[in-house]
Amino acid sequence: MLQSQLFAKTKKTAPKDAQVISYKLLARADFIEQSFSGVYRFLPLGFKVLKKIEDIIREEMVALGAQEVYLPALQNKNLWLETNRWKTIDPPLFKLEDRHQKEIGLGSTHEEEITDIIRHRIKSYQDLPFFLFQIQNKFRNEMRPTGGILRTREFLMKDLYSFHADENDLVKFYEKVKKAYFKIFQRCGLSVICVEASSGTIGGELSHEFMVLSLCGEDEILTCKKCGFAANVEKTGEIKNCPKCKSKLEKKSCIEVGHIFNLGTKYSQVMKAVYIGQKGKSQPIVMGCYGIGLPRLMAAVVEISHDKAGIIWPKEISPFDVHLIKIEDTPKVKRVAEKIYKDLQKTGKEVLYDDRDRSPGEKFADCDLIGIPQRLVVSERTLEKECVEVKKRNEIKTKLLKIKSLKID
RNA sequence: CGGGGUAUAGUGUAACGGUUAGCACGAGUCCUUUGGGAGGAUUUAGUCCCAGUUCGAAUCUGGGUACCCCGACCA
Repeated sequence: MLQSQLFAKTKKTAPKDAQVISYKLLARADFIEQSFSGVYRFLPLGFKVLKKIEDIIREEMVALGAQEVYLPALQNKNLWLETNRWKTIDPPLFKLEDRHQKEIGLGSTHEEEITDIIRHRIKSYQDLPFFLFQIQNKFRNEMRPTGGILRTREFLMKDLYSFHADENDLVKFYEKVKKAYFKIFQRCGLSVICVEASSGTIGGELSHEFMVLSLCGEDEILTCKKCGFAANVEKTGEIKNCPKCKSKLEKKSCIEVGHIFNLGTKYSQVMKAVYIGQKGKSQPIVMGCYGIGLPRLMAAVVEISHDKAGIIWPKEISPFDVHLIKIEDTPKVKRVAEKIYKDLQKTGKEVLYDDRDRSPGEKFADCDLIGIPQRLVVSERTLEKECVEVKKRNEIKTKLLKIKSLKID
């Protein structure tokens, strides 16, 4: 991509309302823009990152054996009446009317929808288990959106649902999902802590949250160094000592990037999603649901991976692999830079090539702000040695590499 | 929803009730510049909305709207 063609205008100043670093940097680098309270636009750079996160998640879901579906955001009121959540779910549903004054819900989660789908199809224990997921927009009528894209009213979410004949089978899968989640977050450059959580209006007996330590987080967790116990304060209350080994607990702020629920038969019972067991008896299907909020994950990455100059993207979710910059607009510099640009693309690299006629300082500032992991500079100075300068975004030192033998990982 | 705050150009900001609303960045044109947001010349664009007080309102009052923060809820 030629930077002169990139639809992005970086800014020196953050929006005046911006409080959290992730929003400040993402807005300055023109990845995202607020439309109105709790609603954000993803511009080309931001959308690329979101797509990369989506790809990672999809890969790991498929690896679990899950199949992808795409369910509607507009939801049938009657299904929500069945579970009694039409009025009780918190945050409440966005509701709208069609032209015949019939009420419709905008989906904030899809338990009703998915349970309706499977109850017409599952007949016997032989149909179980199976797993469905989607990556789709959720709408939540939050009391107050906060922290840029950390908490918004419309956001892209991956939700996975699993269906089992019994609790044992669910628990086995639940543990597999945990592992998959660790892998997803690790690939996104995050280290997370899995904690016991309370399950809110999604319901179920048991749930776990995946937490990224960050001072701007809205959650607080208690961790035990000795035995590894970890829980959300919401779950345990304000306790001082570990309920398992009695050691002192540590309290930390964090961002919840994922939440998994053992739903048990909460939805299958009220919605009559049943199967015929081996002994011929009808039994409710045991369910689990597993969510990751993509924009929040993206914000969490920026919160923990940045410096004064800008964002530092982890390799797998960076909008580009390499940021190539030319300094001085001489024919030779231009020619060499363009060749490197094309050669790198041939090797499968996504390259952002700053072909603009701007001052070096401005280009470097933009480069640091946007945060692509590798920077390449071509200038008269480097060409004297038949080299390009290579620098990693998270390192200070630069090195010169011969153009002939240039290899970028 | 309760409490608090803010609203001036595309962005960030300044202006005791008193001339033509100032500055910086951005953007446009021209010239010079090219290793950490370059310099000069020139142009561009603004008081959230509706009332009121006043000789006079960006400024004071009332109402509205929007946004932000704290609380509750969440991926």
